[in-house]
Amino acid sequence: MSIRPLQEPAFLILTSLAAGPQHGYGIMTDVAKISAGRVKLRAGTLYAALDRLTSARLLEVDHEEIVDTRLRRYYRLTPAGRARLTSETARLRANAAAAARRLGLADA
Amino acid sequence: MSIRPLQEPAFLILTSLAAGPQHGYGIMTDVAKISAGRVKLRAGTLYAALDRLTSARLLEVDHEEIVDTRLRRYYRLTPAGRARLTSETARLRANAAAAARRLGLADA
DNA sequence: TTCCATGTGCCGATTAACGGTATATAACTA
DNA sequence: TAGTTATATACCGTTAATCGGCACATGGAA
Repeated sequence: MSIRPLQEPAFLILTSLAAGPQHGYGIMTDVAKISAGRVKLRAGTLYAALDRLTSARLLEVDHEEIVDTRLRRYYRLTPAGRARLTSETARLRANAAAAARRLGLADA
Repeated sequence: MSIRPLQEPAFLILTSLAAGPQHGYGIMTDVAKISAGRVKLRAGTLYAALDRLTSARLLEVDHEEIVDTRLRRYYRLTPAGRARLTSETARLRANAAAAARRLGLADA
């Protein structure tokens, strides 16, 4: 359980859940929306990431419901997950600012 | 040659080279500095990444020199490398902004 | 004299995402 | 009616990239 930087899919999953509990498929569509269609999570990526993030105590199962015989498992951020997303956001900002400065981009 | 998102080490290597040509060890110390000591590149990570980024035409060898019998191989960003760093920076900013908005952080 | 800085390079292990497939039902479309 | 899309979770083999350590070599500092 090292404190490695989150990859983009995991980061966006946490970001999606920062707005409130959501189930797997809902996260999938939400991530596509908040990334303007750039990131489309594959089923393998999504559910594997949910398992890993849950093991790491960044997420936990909120509740489960059955809609039309189909299971919906809702996840929510734990306090640690929220803290982690906050620090990861700071990391992205710092890296983007460092690159912007050296590239001579606006608001470096 | 997919267009996957850059990992943090690769991103910071390009960032380091955005300031001008630099050799491996110089990049290593530079990255530690611009990340405020948070990222310390291992030799394995650094030279493997330089090889990959060179194969991907994001970097190229600027020149080589011998200092005290010791080789220094300088790399520089290609135009494609600079373009890539620019788009990666935009990606980081967009992701950070999306998370900041949902976390209720300042300047979301 | 031993450690640290400088410098490049190789290699096995680990991790996480990719990409596809499986399973199932309902709704929409050609 | 047949095929595709949307909803929903799960498994699995492959690939990519970093981690972590070791090797080799020199020069200077503690």
